[in-house]
Amino acid sequence: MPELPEVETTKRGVEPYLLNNRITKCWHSGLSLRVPFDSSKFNLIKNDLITGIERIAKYIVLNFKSKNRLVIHLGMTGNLRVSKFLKKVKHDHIVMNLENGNYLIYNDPRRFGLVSILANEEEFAMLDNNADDPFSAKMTPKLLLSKIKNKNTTIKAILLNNKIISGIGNIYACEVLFRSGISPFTLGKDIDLEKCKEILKNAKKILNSAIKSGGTTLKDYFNAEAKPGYFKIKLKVYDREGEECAACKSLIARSIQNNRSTFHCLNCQH
DNA sequence: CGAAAAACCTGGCAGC
DNA sequence: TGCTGCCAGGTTTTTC
Repeated sequence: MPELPEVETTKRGVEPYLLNNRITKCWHSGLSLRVPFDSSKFNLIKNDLITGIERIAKYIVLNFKSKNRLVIHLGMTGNLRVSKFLKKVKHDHIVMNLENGNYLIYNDPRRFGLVSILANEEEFAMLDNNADDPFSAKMTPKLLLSKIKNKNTTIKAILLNNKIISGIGNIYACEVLFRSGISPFTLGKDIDLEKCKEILKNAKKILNSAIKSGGTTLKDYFNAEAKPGYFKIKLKVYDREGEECAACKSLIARSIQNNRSTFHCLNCQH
């Protein structure tokens, strides 16, 4: 569900409440998430100082003074909220009491997300295997080209592949390709350096714009203050099947690629 | 081997 | 008012 902008918005939303704070207590619904929550590891972070919060790909990572870490992924429908009161609602799965009296609550109807506690230096493949995101200085057009020049799969599937480039999900893959004038069916091996430049430039532009708007809201995403984000109105092609293309007035099409919907303009994207 | 499909879940919505 | 089938922002696992 949440793509990079929603995760970044959530991270920025909870950060002021968590930094220099401590988690004193932890409650778990007992229901399994994408990765089962292991409450026996809570002692690794209990009453420890939170020294930093970062976003890595679509993960939110809390760093503690002990160097132990708390890793959170929102999956398709997860959200994090900070509340002054403990008022549990349906699908709340993890509640952490903060030393300053607030509660950090992880809610996730479909339970595709995860919350995991890692010991210092502990490896976690799901987190470690992600490539750099479009904002990373390391993610250059040349690097992207080198990763995709032999790929026989479509550029749409490539943009969704976090091992090649992280942070881009189904909505923004569609939007980036529209803005770049590239057909989602173009094969990786047919993408040249100019197109890589265009893709990275537009990805940064669109993701930044979405972050400024507080993230996209479709169904389940709420920002840290539990107010719906706002951005959908700026989407040019996603979920606009049959509507007029803003650029050329021809109709926006919907196709299925790798079991996911792709929205694109047949006239503008080649 | 790489690439496509299925799987993990719940809930909203359209259509009958 | 049900009931059914389809669809959903992610990403790993299984199958071809």
